[in-house]
Amino acid sequence: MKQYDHPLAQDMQLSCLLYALSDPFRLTVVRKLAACQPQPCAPLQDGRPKSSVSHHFAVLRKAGLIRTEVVGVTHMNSLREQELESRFPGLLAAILAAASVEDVPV
Amino acid sequence: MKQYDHPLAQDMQLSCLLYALSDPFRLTVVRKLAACQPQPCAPLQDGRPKSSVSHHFAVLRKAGLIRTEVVGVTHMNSLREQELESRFPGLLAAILAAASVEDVPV
DNA sequence: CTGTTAGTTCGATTATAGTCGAACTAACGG
DNA sequence: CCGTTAGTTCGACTATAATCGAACTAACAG
Repeated sequence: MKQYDHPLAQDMQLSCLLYALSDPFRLTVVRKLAACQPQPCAPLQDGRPKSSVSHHFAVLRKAGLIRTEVVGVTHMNSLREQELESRFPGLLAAILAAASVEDVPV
Repeated sequence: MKQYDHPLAQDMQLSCLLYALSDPFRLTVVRKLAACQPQPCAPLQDGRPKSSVSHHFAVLRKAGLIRTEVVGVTHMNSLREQELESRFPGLLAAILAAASVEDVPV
């Protein structure tokens, strides 16, 4: 059973987090996960080809934003909220709040 | 006297802000401005050619992070803290706090 | 074993960004 | 007017990232 690399909280880099979240599609994924987790990739695809979605999930994983666990056939994704909070207190909450301030609904 | 375009607070986009701040050089500029403003570009150059620095300042300006005012020969830059706060409350503070948590000093 | 599902990996293409030197410009001092 | 300073703009090059189809893989159902 294949598993994924997830950086340690202490190795998360602010620039990588901000970069990962600066893409509207990836930010939307994070918002949806914040609202409902864990979730597999499929319902978050939003009409894109699987290879593109997989790429975006990999960026989120490498930044440390999400954790992906293989559960049977699906790969369940969840936000690493506590670890993010321990590394950068208040950051994720502030960004999610900013995202909900923007006109676009989740 | 040449002036610059600065987006209105209501037109600032989260993805542009995060993108602008995801570059370590630009984040450093913002941190230095937060510590001491207004400042001209020159002391923030950090050994780069002027054209590169000018490019990074333009990115920060277009995102809405900084305001540049022409004052005589120099261009004075300041953080648009209040406008950012009105658009995305707590966001800039959280990112600056996260930056100071990272090992690198200003 | 076969088929299916969910997602990854590969490879090619395209688009976007960063970098830098060189030429330019606006404001000032003398 | 001339030189200097501070920063922009231009254009070329390079590097990084997004996109997508196609082939692949792991886990499960039957």
